[in-house]
Amino acid sequence: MMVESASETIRTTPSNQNGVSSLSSQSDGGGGREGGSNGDTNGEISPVDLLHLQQQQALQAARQFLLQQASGLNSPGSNEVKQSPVQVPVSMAMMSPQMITPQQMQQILSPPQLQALLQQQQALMLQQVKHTPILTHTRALWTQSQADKFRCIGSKQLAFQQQLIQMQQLQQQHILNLQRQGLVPLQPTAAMQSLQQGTSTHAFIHRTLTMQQSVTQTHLDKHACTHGQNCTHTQTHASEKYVCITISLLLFCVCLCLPSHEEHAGSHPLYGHGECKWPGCEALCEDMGQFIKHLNNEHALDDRSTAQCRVQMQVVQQLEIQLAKESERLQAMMTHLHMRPSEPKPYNQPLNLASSGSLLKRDSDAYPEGLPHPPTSAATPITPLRQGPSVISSSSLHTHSHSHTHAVGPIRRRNSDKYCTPIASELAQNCEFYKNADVRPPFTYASLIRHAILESPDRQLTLNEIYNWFTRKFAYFRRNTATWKNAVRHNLSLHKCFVRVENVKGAVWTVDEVEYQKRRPPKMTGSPTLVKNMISGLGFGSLNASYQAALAESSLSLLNSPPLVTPPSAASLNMLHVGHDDVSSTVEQVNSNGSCSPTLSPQQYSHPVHVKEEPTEVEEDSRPVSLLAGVTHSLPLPSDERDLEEDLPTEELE
DNA sequence: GTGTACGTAAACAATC
DNA sequence: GGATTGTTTACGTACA
Repeated sequence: MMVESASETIRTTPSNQNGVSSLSSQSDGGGGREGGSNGDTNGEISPVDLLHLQQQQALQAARQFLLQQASGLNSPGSNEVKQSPVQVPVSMAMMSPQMITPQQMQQILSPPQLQALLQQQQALMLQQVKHTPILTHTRALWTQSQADKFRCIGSKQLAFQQQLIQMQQLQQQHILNLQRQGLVPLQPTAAMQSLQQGTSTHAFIHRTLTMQQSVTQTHLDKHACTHGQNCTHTQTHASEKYVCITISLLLFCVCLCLPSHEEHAGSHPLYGHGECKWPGCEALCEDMGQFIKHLNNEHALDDRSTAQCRVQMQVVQQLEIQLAKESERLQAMMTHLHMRPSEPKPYNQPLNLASSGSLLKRDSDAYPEGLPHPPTSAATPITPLRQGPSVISSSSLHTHSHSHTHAVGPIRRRNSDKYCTPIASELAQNCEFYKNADVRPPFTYASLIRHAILESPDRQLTLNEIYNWFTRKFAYFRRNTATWKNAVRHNLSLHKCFVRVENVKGAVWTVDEVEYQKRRPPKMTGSPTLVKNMISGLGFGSLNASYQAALAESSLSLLNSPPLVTPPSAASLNMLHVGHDDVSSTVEQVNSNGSCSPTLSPQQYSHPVHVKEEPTEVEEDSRPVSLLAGVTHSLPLPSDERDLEEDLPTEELE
C-alpha cells in the first residue's frame, strides 16, 4: 500500500501544486490512522511484523526485479514494466541479491526503472496482502482520499523537505520513547545524526532504513521474548506509526531522489568531460540529463551492453589479478633488496612517481634513500630478473648509488644504458613488463630510437612510427607525451647517427651505425687477459660496469663464440653482452627467449660486419645502418672465426 | 675542475 | 589556424 502510494506519486505529473500541502497531511494523518487502526484491529500479527515483512518483501521484490531485468525476463503481470525501457546495470544484476541495498538501488536505478520496480512490487504486495483487512483498509483510505492529491506534485523537493521535517520529529519522538523503554541505545542514531547534520538524502534513506529495520527487529525480538505479552499501547502505536511513515517516506524519498541526478552531476562514473565513458562510446553529452538520456537509449540492457559489461568485468578482473601479481612481485623485489617494509607504494600509484617530465629521477623515487645501495660490482645482479626488469635491480640501483643524494634532476644512466643492459634482451625479457608497468626503460632516447628503427622491417621509421613504437612498447611513454616526444625529436636532430631520409611517403629516419658507434665514448680497451680474468674470477653475475664495458668494447667476439655461449646460458650471454644498449648485441637471445620482439635474424643485424672498411659516406638511398666502417678491433680475429664473427653484433666488433 | 653525455624545456620555422 | 615535424639553444645533472 505504501508502495502503491509512492509509485502513484511517481506516476503523477508535476503540475498539481496541491501535492505539497496534501503530502504532509496525508502522510501524517494517513500514517497515523494506519498505525492506529492496525494496532487496534490486528490481533494475531503485529502491524510491526507485518510492515517489517512488507519491507522485506519490497526489498526482495526489488532484488528480484533486478535479477529479472538482468536476465532479460519481463516482469509478469506488469505491462508498464514491459513497456518501459528498463535498464538495469548488469553488474548490479549480477550481484548477489543480498548485496543490493536500498541505497544502491536508488542510486543505480533510473527513474523508469524504479518506477517499474515499484509498480511491480506494488502488484506483488497487493497480491500478498489483499486479504489483510488492515492493509486493505489502509490502502482504501490512502487511495481514495489522497491518491488524487499526489498525482501532480509541483514541488517535490519542498514536499520532501516537509516530509523530512515531519519525519525527523516523529523519529526523534519515537526514538525518545524507545530510549526511555530501553529498546535502543541512548546515543543518537545514525539516521538522527544524518537528519540533524543534514547529510545527503541518500545517506538518510539508507540510514533511516537501517534504523527502521533495527527498530522493527527490536520490536520483533521483544515480541518474541515476551511471547505475545502486551506491549504498551503507546509504544506500539508510536512504533507502528513511525514504521509506517518510515516506509512510505523511504519509498517517497527514493522516488524523489532518483530523478535528481543533478546531485551527482559530473560524478557519474560513466560520465566525464562531457562525454559518455561507456567503453567504446565517447558520445558527447552536454549535461547530465542528456547523458542519462543517452545512457538509457544507447546503453540499455541488451545483449551488447551485457557483453560489454562482462568484458569490462573481465578487464577489471584481469587487472586485479595483474595488480596482485605485480604487487607480490614488488614485495618480493623489495624483500630481496632489503627495502624497508614501509616503503611499498600504494597500488594505484605507478612505480615511478615523478609528476613532471623528469623521467629518470623517478628511479630515485623507486629506490629511496632507505634502500641499501648495492655495490657497483659484485653484488649487482646482471642477469635480467625474470620477474622484473633487470634494470631496476642493477642499473638503476647502480646509478642510484651515485645519485641518491640528489632529490631532483635526471639520473644519468650511462652505465646502465651503454654498459650494463643490452637493450634487446632487456626489452625482450621484460617486454610485457614495460608494456604494462609504468616504468621508464633504462635506456637513452637515442638507444631506444635506434632500437625502434632497427626493429622495423625496413630499418627506417617515420617520426610518428617512432612515437608509436615508444607508446606500444612502453607504458611509461603513454603519458607525458609532449615531453618525451620532444626528447625524441631532439635526439633525432641532435645525434648524427640518426639520418633523415626523404622517402616517397615522407621523411623517414634511419640509423647510421658508424655515427652511432662514434658517439660512444672511448672506453678501456679490453685484453684477452682481462677478459679471461673476468670470466674466471668474477663470475657472470658479478661483472661490474667497467668490466662489462671492457667486455663490450673489446672482447665479446671471443666470449660470443659458440663454445662459450650455449643456449642454456642465454642469461649468461646477456651478462657477457653487458655493455650494450645495442639491439644487435643480443638479438639471438631475444629470439631464443621467444619474446615479443620482432624476430630478426642475426644475419639481419650483423650483416654490416662484413663491411669493415666501407667508406662512411651516407648515400641517399642506402641504409645507413648497413654502414659500418672504420671499426678497429684490438683483438684480431682469426680467419676461421669469420663465420662466428658474422653472428656477432656490430658493437662487439669495435 | 673540466669535458661529455644525457634529459628536459623552450623557441622557432617549415610543413602538413 | 592548428598540429606536426624538425632544428637549435640553453640549462642542469651525472659521470669519467
